Formats: sequence, C-alpha cells, structure tokens
Amino acid sequence: MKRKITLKQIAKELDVSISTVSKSLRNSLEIGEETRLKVQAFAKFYNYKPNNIALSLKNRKTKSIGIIIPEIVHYFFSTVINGIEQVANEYGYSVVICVSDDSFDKEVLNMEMLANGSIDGFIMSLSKETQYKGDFHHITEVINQGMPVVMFDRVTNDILCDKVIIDDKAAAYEAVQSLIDNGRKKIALVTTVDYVSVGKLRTDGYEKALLDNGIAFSEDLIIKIEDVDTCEITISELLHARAFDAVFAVNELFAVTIIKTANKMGLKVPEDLAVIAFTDGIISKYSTPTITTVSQSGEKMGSKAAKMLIERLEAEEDDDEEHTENYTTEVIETHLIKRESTD
Amino acid sequence: MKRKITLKQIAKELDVSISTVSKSLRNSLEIGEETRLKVQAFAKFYNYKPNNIALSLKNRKTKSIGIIIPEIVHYFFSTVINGIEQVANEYGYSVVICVSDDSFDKEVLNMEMLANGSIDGFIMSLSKETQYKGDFHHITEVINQGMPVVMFDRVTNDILCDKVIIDDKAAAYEAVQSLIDNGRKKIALVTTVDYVSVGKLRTDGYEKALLDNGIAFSEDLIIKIEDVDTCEITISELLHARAFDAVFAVNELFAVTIIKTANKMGLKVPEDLAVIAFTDGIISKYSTPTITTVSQSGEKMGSKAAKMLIERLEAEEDDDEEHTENYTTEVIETHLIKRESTD
DNA sequence: TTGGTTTACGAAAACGTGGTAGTGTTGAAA
DNA sequence: TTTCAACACTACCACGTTTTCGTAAACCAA
Repeated sequence: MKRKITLKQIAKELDVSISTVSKSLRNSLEIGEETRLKVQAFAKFYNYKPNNIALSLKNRKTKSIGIIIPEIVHYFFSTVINGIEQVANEYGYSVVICVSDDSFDKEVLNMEMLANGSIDGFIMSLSKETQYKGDFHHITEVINQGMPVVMFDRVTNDILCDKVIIDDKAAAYEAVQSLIDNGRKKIALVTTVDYVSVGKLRTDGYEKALLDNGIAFSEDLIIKIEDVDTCEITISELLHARAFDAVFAVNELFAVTIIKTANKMGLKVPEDLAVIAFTDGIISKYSTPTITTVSQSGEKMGSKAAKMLIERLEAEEDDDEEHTENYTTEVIETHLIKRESTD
Repeated sequence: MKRKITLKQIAKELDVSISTVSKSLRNSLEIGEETRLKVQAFAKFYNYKPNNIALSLKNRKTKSIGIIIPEIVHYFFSTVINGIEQVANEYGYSVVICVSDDSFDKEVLNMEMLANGSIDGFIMSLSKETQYKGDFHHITEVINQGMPVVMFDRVTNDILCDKVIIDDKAAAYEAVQSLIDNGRKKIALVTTVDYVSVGKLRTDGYEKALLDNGIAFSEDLIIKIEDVDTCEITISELLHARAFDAVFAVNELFAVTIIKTANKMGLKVPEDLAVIAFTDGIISKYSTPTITTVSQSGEKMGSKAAKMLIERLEAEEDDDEEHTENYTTEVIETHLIKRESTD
C-alpha cells in the first residue's frame, strides 16, 4: 500500500526543491527543460495528483457545493439533485448533500457543519419546520459570511438571495382552469398545512381560478392533510357525499390515494371524478389510470439553481468581494401533462 | 459582511499568540483563567468555529464519505443514500454524492475527483458499464492507496473489500416458490441483460426454484429487457400466446408495465396472471393492483454500509496503518411483501 | 574586469489548525 | 543568594500547495 505521493516526496526523491517540482508540473518556463521533464515523468509514474484539501486551503475555495433538502427519498427532490449534480460536475464541482428530514434543528446543524469551510455555497429547500417557525437566522448568518445561497421551491421572502421557483399560483390556476373547461363545477382542493409556502400559493391559484369563473369558493372543499396515511377516511366521507366531481391535489401521493379511494367506492376516474396532481412523478406515470399532472421540472430547477450558484461563485473570484447584490428569482415554466385521470 | 474569524485574527485582536488562543478554546490548563475566559468570550461573540479544511489537512481526514451510485432518481438508491446519510450524520460525517449515470468513465472520473483527499472512504454500487467491462482498476487503485471501500448491491468478486448485499438468489427463489405454491405452472422471468450482477443472480434463483419443483426451465420464458420503453411489444406477444400464468420481474418498473399490458388485453391480475417484483418501491405500493414485492431494504443496506465504513475508518485511526484485512460481506435479509398482484 | 541580463533554481510565506517544546518571570524553598 | 518549580505564555513545526521574491552562476557587451 502506497500512500498518495506529495510534492515534498517527489522533491526529496529527485533532490530538488518543492517549488521546482510544483513549477515543473505546472509547466513553468522558469524551470529548465531537462529538470522539468524529469519531474513530470517521475510524477506521472507515481500518478501524482495534487491534494484537494491543500488546494482548498490555499485557494480558499473547495469546489464543492452543499445541498440541504428536506427529504431524499422523494421523486421531486431527487430530480433536483440530479439537475444540480450534472451542472456541478460539468463545472468541476462536487456536491455534498445533507437531509434536514423536515426538522429545523437538523437544518441548522447541517448548515453549520458545512459552513465552516467545507463548501463554497448552498443550494437549499426549506424544511417544513423552518417554514413553520419562520426562523431563518442560520441562513442569514451564512449569507453574511459571504457565502452565496440559492433557494429553490420552498423559499421565503424573508431572505434576500437567488431563488429558483415555479409559479405555483399560475400553475395551480391553469390546472383548475382546465378542470373547469371540461365542465367540472365542484372542484376540491387537497393540500398540505398552510405554512408550507408552496401549499399556500397553490391554494391561492385554485381560489383565483374558481372566482374568475364565477364559481363559489368554499372552505368545505379544501382538505388539508397532515399525514397521508390517515387521510383516506376524510376523503371517503367527502366522496360519499358526492361533494365534488373533480380534485386538484397538491402532490401525486394525495392524488393516487384519492383515486384508489374513489375506485373502492365504485366511482370511476375520470368519468365520475377528474383528478389533477401537482408534481409530475413516477407514481402519476404508472398509476392506473395514469394521472394528469403539473410538471414541476425538478431537473431544470436543479440545473438552473446550480448555474446561478456557480456563476456567482466564479464572479466573486474576479470582482473579489465587490458586492453587487443583484439577487434574481428565476421562475421555471410548468405545463400540464394530460393523462388518463382527466377527460 | 464579516468573513469567518480565524485563530490568527482573534490572537491579533486580543494581542496574544495564536497558540494561546487555540489552547484557551480547548480549555488547556496551560493558560491562566483570566486569559482563557477572555479569549473564550471573544470567540463566542464572533462565533468562532474552526475551519474544517485546515483541520482536514492537519488531521489527514476529512470526516466525509463519498458515495458513487449509478442513478439518484431511483427509489432503491435514494433509500440507500438515506440510510447512509443518517448513520454518517450520527457519527459526524458528511456525505458527498456522485452519480455515475451507469457510465464507466464517469465512475472513474468521479472516483478520481474524490480520491485526492476530499473524502476518507467510499461507498459505491457499480455502474452497468463497469460491470460489463469488468474493469475495476480505479477501485483497486483507491484501495491500494489505503482508502477503504464498501460496495453494495451491485458488487464484484474481483475486488476484495467490505460488501453489503442481499441474497439475490435466495430472494428470487423464495418469490418464485411462492408463485408455485399458489399453483402457478408457467412462470416467466422478466430480467435485464446478463452483465448486471444482480440480474444474473436473480435468474439463478428463478431457475433453481423451477427445477426444485420439477418444472421445466425454458429459455423462451426468460425475457431480457434492455429498454423499458420498447418492451411492451415483446410482452404482449407472449401474453397473447398465453405462454405464462405468472411473472417474476426483477424490478417494479417491468412489473407495472406487464400489468398494464395485461390489463389492456383484458387479462386480470392476479386471476389470469400473478406478478411479483423485486425491489419494493413506491410504484408497487401505489399501482393498481398493488404489487407483491421482494423488499430490498435499501435503508438497511445503506446504514449497514455506512457503519462498516466508519468502523474501519475509526479503527485505522488507532492501529494506524496496521493492516488486518479481514473483509466481510454482509447479507441483508429480504422478505416477501404480499400485495394484490398475487393471490 | 566590470556591470548587467539571463537562466535555473531555492527559500519562504501563506492558507488555518493543533501539539510539543521552549522561554521568561515569579515566588518559595534550600 | 541560589535553585527549582510552577505558571503563563510564545515559538515552531507539520499538513500540501502555490507563488513571490531572492540569488547564484553563466553569459554577454563594453
């Protein structure tokens, strides 16, 4: 077992100075051809590669970006990571991933762990608990330290930084409008608890679509679900009452649960009940019937976020501390993917 | 914007030496109480945290582990990451993730990128291409450099290292046996191309179960799929011929595709066709009918792999280069999760 | 020979930390 | 008064790089 070779070892072996080795390897003209080639040959033979850590320390940049997300076993988030990873790789960055598990404390801890030099910048989506508490001091802190942060999807207005989002409100509006266009009148909304920013926005879009079409908006048709596993009862009750003929669900898990419940009761989708879900994931594609969804383009969000972050990082390099705080919020386009759950 | 404060800056500010500051913060008895408290107060006020990079360089360990996987938008792999992440976090490690995209070159590149000091050890699952080529020099290399590697799921016998796998053959055997127990006679196997190690093993288990039960084994009933999108035709042809009354699919994507094809042809699952899939993912849980699967316990694999790696890392610390190469292969238990696609 | 320019390399600092060894002062015991 | 220990702190080294600056030797022109 041979440990990785260092400049120092090469220098000692060839009986030259460390600087000579370093310069030879970087093809500096300062070094005579003979020495240069000798060093290069030796380095190649021993497969010399500069130590990343030492480089990071010297250059004050790690060439890696930190990702903080609420969950990883989650189609949307994993597509986002995929998008980030691809761009990062392209630019020679690695990604280090931390999962907050939707816990505020973990989010804070993870950020602190990474903020002490491990990474050059963050890409993150807020945990539920963080959104609920409204406490963003940990994010402010890293930003104040001069570390760029890009937020995506679950963002907050309380923090000034680059953001990548979809127009949740407009997308919800479009989805609900399409249900109305198909003659649906009683459209239910199945959503999460309020403090999740995107849930709120989607509710707004839903409401606006109804009102714009002269349909009464009723709180009774809004079903707020905290735990997927226990929601079946609520849903089946409402279905029994035939309270609605269409559903807009803020995620595909809710949607598929609704469809299954409806099927059990002998209701047909889409004839008796049309369903549209947010988040175009794998469930929608393979459920029976397949589910009409609003594509959320996680990959595009990820790659966009990564590009914004890296751009800022490389810009910093030139301007060197010049602070042009022109934060932008990128809105990724969504579109409706029509499948079998609507007519 | 205040950059992170360093020992040096504190020292300068308080007009003491760097070592005094360092020792004060580590509560060394060498330093008088007055100075110690003054330094600590100052450090706390400026929220001093030691720089990870400097520590890594000094201690020659980064407290982070590298994960190389073929895909990330993939239920099984993301559950594995989840398992790894949890354990890693518990022990104060971060995880940096690279996706090989099932490409040999990317796998090599990613490993090289991380191997130069960025991480303390690897947890990886081989890319298809790597398994196809049978070229593992990049892995041998990092192991030779003294960097521990733990492989999971898609492993190879050509590399000596710790491994975490499931008993693919036994699991496949159990699944097929359960189909036979339910009176199925013509059981098809839908699998991937041969060079993927797990695909091969599952085929072996399938074959053995048939033979043990005195059922003829026929190549005609083995369907090798390279691309999911184009497999529907093959499947429907075989279904038309009523060539089989049960299917064992090596992943849930194949399974759900088969079910959908069967449904289109008016065949009922499980009455006309029983289906079991490997990999208990999200599709199986939400498809209609829900699919009986072999649970692969990705999370357990991940946490086990992480534990093995970290244990080895911490052991190295003590023995310091003492090489007790007692590699182990951990076999994670699987079990059959019965759902609607079988009777 | 002198002065000046190349050529070819080395020494040292810096990045931030932590540990070992040392240094100077004080007070008390011998 | 000398000696020794305790105290409180500083110097220095190492981790692996890159880079700036310095300098010796060689060469050339005057």
